[in-house]
Amino acid sequence: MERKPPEESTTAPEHVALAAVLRVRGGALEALLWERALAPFAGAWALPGGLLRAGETLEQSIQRQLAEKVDVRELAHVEQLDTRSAPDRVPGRRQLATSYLGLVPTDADPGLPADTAWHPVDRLPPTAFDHGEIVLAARERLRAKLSYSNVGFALAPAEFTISELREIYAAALGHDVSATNLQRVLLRRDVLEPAGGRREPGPHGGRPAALFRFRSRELAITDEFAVLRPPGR
Amino acid sequence: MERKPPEESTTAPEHVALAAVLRVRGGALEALLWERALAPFAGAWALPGGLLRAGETLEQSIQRQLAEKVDVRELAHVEQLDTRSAPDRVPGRRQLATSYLGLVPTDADPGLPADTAWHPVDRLPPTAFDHGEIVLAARERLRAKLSYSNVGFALAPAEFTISELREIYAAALGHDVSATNLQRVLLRRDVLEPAGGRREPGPHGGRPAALFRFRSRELAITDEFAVLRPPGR
DNA sequence: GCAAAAGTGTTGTGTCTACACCCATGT
DNA sequence: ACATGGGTGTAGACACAACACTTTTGC
Repeated sequence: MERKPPEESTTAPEHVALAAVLRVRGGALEALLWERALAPFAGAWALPGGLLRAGETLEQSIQRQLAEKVDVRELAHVEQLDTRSAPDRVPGRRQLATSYLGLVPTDADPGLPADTAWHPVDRLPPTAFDHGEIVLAARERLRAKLSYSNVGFALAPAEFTISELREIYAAALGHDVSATNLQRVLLRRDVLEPAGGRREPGPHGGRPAALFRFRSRELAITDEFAVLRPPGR
Repeated sequence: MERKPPEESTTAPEHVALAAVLRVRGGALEALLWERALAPFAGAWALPGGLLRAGETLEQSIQRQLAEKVDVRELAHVEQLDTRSAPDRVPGRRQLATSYLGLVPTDADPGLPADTAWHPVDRLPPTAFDHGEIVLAARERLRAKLSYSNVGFALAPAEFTISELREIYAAALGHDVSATNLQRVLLRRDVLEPAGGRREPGPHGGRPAALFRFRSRELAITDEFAVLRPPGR
């Protein structure tokens, strides 16, 4: 019945690296997916990724595989999520998957292969394997980190107005965000700095907006868990 | 030169599950380690764990392997940390490792095999492979979660006084903790509830302490990241 | 009464939300 | 002048740390 001989109890499993690559576009958080042509799950949408090779780390592997889909220079941040190991997660094979979260800034627009497209995370098409769950886990990780770190840098362009940043945060968090408070929180934490320039008003006037940039483009925790912290300053 | 034929680029790697099992004892945070008898790293201390079997998940695997070291019923909480994949992390083999954090309450005292012992995380003996790093990563995860979740339940006995809980938190966090504020934070968040009983004073008197318990023994996030939360309550 | 240990009252500080108000531009 | 959009001022809510003080016990 089986296409392969029964596995021994210590047979090494296949291992793939997968990435949920997210960006904000048109007020929505989107994930990069490709449409499977072959069974299983033909016609369903899957995460980019593939088998780990002998000499590489998982991190290198996912970077290599993503290079086939997007210009990797566009990837502003990549971090590991988790490793899934349910024996039946891939029909007919024993395959572990380590998932990654990848983030692309709004101003990058990489050309994509024909079978690959961005899909709003709110309305995912039918997904292959456990890839839908992974996308949702990636969104949760992103939402949490937006609150206590500077990850926003990985979604935003190099320079932006507070309004533009507000839209990015609102799309990623899934709820409205006040520009007033966003500005104050990020400035108080020294996450943003003025970039010096200004954006010209639109056709209906309005005060020109100041441009800001993220002070660092490396992930940093900006809101140490304040509770039960060491005594005396 | 090599003992094995050169690996093909898609050879499946071995995969092990490892656990950093932590507890608080004698005012210190300790990790469970076993002493290796054989090369490589003979005499060095390693984390419990071992190869993933065909039909099991990583979660089941680590539970099975830990059962050989401790009574698994003592394990109050287990969660995945990360997966390490450096090609040279195990000399002579290609081996990935998914690490877990395990927590044992202070009142459990499982019998241990002869080669296995608890070691203070502050003064680890020489460790094998990347296991030292994993123990430190487990400590960081624990410290963060103590601030924003109810994980304390997994380190504390079923019932305890606030002083006893204070010692546990202080040992795990690595700094002094005020009993006054600990009580208020955990009661305000509805993490603790009075257990009804009292502890009799010691030989030198003192007011008897009330006993408390954790309201739940399942992990729960108690301090949602408050910043940038949805508007209007 | 006195020491020891537990627990409460209270004050101050910092961070956040909400909202009123002021500013700079186009028509 | 007025509409449009950007930005600041300010007040209130809340959570926390620190510390003084009260309570309950043994001796």
